[in-house]
Amino acid sequence: MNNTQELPWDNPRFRNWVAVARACHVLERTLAVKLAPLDLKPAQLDVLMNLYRHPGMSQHDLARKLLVGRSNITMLLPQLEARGLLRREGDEKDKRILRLALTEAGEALLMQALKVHMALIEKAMSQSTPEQCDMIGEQMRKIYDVLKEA
Amino acid sequence: MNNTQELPWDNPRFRNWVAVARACHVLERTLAVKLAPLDLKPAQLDVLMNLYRHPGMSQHDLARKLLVGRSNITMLLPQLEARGLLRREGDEKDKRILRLALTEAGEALLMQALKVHMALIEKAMSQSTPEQCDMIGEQMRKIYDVLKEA
DNA sequence: TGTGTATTGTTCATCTTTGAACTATTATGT
DNA sequence: ACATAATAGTTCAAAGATGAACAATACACA
Repeated sequence: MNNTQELPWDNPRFRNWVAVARACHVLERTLAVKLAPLDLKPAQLDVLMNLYRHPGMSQHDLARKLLVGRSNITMLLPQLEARGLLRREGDEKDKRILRLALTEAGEALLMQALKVHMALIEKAMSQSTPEQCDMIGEQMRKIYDVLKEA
Repeated sequence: MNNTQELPWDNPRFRNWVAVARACHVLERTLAVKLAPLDLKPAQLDVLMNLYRHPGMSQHDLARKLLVGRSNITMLLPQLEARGLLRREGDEKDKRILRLALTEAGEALLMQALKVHMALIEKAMSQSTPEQCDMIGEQMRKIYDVLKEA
């Protein structure tokens, strides 16, 4: 076996990225636990958040925002719709499109869930100075931009 | 509805963490695509990486390292073992434990996969200065430590 | 020694996620 | 206008991940 290549564990970029991935993983996991009392999963919270910010968006747009397949959205929404958290109504111009929006109940539950989510993120990020925090966000947005078109 | 609470989107910590999560998600997704030619999934690569660094570890230890349930490991390993990438042999002292180790083939495939993984991380992290990169890693390790005991 | 407790790995049912195939609708180009 | 492409959403089968229940083994300690 050819072992002459540099091993990734000696590479700072590699080690540091692994730390990012692990932090993400554990935060997501913790969020799932903390959201359980609201009978909400992280993926569902993502849906509610996006509909709050972009009411009237289509399922296709939502899938792209969430970096997820369209079929996933199709499976996800009926549960939330049945709970009265969101509405789906057909676009009048383009009959293929379903426009999505939160109901009052959906907004109310979202606000509850956001408190939980926010508290968790505060706990995680409060260890960094505001400057560090902004720098992290800035770098991560760059990473997203570079990779999403690859 | 009570809308007096600060909305998370106005909070830098929240917005910046969302960027972290998105970057993680898109990198994982991209990695899955790039690993496909090797017939390897990110989760399987994680297994190989950990066995390379910690040969002889048990399935329980592996599960904890990967932040994953033990049953997940049970489902994951037979595929890799059948492909001759790793060995499972019972511990002599404690007959409950299965000790895991890579085979030659497993190491060889790992090296191939690491090139792919490394290239992707380079592409992502090369936009940050070494100082920024280290700072990110440092903060993320703090986050992991704070959350894993929550 | 013996009895109750903990740990390791497996099994199984359930839930998510995914991608390909499909339908319905709209857009494009000649 | 008409044939062809592209797009939005759905369906379905397959794969992944999860947690509870279980069997085998090891440990604690009276």
